[in-house]
Amino acid sequence: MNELNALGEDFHGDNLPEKIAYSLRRDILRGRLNPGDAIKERDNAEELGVSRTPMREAIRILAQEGLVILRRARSPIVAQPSFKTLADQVEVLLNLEKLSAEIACRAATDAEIDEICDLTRLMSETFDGSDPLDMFELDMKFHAMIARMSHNETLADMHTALLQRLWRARYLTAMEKRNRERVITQHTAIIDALRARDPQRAAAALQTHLGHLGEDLKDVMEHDARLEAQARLRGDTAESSE
Amino acid sequence: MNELNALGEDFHGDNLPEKIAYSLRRDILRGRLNPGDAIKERDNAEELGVSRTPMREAIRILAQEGLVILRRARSPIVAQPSFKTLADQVEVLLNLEKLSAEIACRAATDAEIDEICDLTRLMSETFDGSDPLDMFELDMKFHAMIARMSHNETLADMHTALLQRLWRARYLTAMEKRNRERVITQHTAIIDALRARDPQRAAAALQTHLGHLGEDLKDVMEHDARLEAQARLRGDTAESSE
DNA sequence: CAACAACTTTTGGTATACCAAATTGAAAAA
DNA sequence: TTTTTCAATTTGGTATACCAAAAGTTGTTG
Repeated sequence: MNELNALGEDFHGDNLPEKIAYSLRRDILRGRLNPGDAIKERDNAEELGVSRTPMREAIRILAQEGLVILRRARSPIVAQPSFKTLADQVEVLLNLEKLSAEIACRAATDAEIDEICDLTRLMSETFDGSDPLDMFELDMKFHAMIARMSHNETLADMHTALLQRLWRARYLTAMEKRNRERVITQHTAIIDALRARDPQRAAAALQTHLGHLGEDLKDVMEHDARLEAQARLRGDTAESSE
Repeated sequence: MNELNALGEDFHGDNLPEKIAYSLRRDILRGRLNPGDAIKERDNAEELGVSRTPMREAIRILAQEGLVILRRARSPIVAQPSFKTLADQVEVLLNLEKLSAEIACRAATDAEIDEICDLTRLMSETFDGSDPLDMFELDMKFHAMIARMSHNETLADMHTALLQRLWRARYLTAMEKRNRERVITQHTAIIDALRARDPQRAAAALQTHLGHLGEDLKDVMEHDARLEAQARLRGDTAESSE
């Protein structure tokens, strides 16, 4: 009932299911809903003051994004991707982005390159000040932009979808590490390669940039596993504790 | 009313929306529903003897597969991908499959390689006899199997999704051309590379194999464009002008 | 005391009724 | 005759009611 207002505050898609999906997605990615938690369409719909129909659609959207798992005749639950799953996703993301960059080297307009340059400049300014979340949002935009610069919509869509799925993991790694300066440097290297229209160099730059993500992920996963083990010790018998 | 029975005959997913989606998908890919045709959820639901709710979900599934386009406050229409869209999809498909093959060279089990070998043998036997559709189904399985052999589920899922989206185009090209013998040869080359665990060679073999698809697509598209132009001359004011 | 069965409750699946937005066609006025 | 406006119909969006399957619980029996 109270949450409904929160849905209307911002603009996140023009229809109700997408708004609900946005709300749920935020809850999941921010950790308000934990992996293994059940998402009962009746309860959640009531909580947000909407009916079950749009809630159903919202859950399907999230399921297609890989954030929740649908089980036959059971409540959907928040997905708990294994390390391998995340690593696999990173591998595909890396390759899609390399491909994007290679294509972008011949397809991107100069205006687009200027734009992504501005983005990085803005990022380096935001760098040490303010909310790390802002920085992270800019990083997301940077990578999404590379995909869009390929002018291949299919490629850009798939890349964006994957980036979305990795939001939480990437967010955690970004928060954990203090290597933001390195990010700026690497982004600049990527841009330089794009501006030089050098596919090989662009791909290589992306390889080194995203290569770190896999390692960082491992650290975060191990940290998460430790937390989970502690929780289990407290008698929190794992999943859908409800 | 009568179509409902057809839904139950075969097994295509365990729930109603997926069955409906299968039925609609077949209608679209086989050409019973043409690009630009509107899919009114009320009419179609009644025609199949189901209610609007599962029909809605089915339409969403097809939309996510790229077969239909959702418009705000308008009937969804059967997608009419432009040549560039198809070419873009082929480009991504090719790269995903090359990546799959490269990974598969170290990840695939010998049993899997044997399995895909059997598949190709079966294909070469089906080769000149019987229904070209069977041959085509086997070809689909071949490519899907390469993706699965990477043991990267994300990769395999994305590849399969793309393969599905290209079903109609691939089907048309496969029907048009008489180059099935070439397909067998190229498939064999791919398998040889996989068995030799040679990533470069596998990628190269796939490049040549799928490289032809782009060209074939162009032919088919031009043929389609001619047909469409003829239809327009008959006074068939294409509603896709929206 | 334990195990099995039946009943109740919970929950997702489906159908239907109602609503709002948009398009189209008709009618009226310029 | 043409253009503009208004109303009716079409169509997707949302809410709700009903159904069937599955799980948890309780009671009875061995």
